[in-house]
Amino acid sequence: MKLSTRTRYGIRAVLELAENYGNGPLRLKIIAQRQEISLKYLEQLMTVLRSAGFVRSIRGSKGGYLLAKAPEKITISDVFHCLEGSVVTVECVENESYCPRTNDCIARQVWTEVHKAVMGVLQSITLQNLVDRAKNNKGLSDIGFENEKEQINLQENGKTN
Amino acid sequence: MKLSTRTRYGIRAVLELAENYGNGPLRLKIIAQRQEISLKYLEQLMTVLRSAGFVRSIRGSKGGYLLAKAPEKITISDVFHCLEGSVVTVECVENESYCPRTNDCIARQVWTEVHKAVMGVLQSITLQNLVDRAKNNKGLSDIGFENEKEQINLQENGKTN
DNA sequence: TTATTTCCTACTGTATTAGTAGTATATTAT
DNA sequence: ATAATATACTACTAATACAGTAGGAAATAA
Repeated sequence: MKLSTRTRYGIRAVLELAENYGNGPLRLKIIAQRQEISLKYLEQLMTVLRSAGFVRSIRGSKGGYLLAKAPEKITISDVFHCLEGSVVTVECVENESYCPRTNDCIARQVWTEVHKAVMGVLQSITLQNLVDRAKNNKGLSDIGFENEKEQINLQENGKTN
Repeated sequence: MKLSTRTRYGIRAVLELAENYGNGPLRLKIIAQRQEISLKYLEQLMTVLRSAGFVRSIRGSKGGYLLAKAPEKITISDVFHCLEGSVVTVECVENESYCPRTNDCIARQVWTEVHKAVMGVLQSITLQNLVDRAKNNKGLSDIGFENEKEQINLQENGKTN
């Protein structure tokens, strides 16, 4: 059950934009270099995010990309759905008519729970949350993850929109 | 992020064995019919589960497959790992040396949390748990999913383009 | 011996992924 | 006006994984 590079790259790119929020457009070339992503590939991903309304672009010299909303208004779930399509590990979880035995299928219950668990995590984290974590990490150097759990718990309310 | 049919079929097959636990071997032909899975394909999946020690087989006439352990000793996580390879949504979650920026990468923290959440669900459910649920469901006929649906609806805010 | 069932190996069409490539269009600076 | 820069759009492609199919060998029971 691997995640596509689309989603991984996309989230890293959007995170760059979040860190740059308020400072005007950021060129994809810079993001591509910093994140070691193919520029041309990145362009394609950004197009998707743009038509979904999460980022906007400015063309031409001195152009680039910006977040279209404040970083606290965009969850990882938003970006994920946009690029990965769906968390749906199994079709029947969201589409009940997909399989005739939906009601009896105990396996489906498992996938439903997995689905909920993943959604719970993705929806609880905003871009702003991650930017904040990044700042804290820098402060702590690479001592690491000590207060990770506390931070996560604080974010349990997330889900603005 | 879709689940392969390998894992889905495998779990359904193993669930059949769990329901049949204590009653001798069950033929793949029966499982294939009941679960609408290609027999030949199912054979391959069972081979994997067999060499991992979760099921054992009896060849020849009156042969078939049995669980190699009690259903309460096998978790969904066990079967999942055996067939899907890994929950690892992203390589760097389990393999720290995969990427040089592991320590600084905030995106990685997200995938780590997703990973933990999924593992938590999969590890908490045994085959016996599911057999028990199936019995309860039969008692309730198909009344039983009321709460389930409500919970799913709460999560439908999708922005899926 | 015959019917049944698992075991083993190899092959294959389809779809997706992760890009690459080229060109067009918009914007800024000179 | 022109050059430089950056996004926008379209098309193509190599590699891989997925989801089977196919055929026969070996074991077992009746």
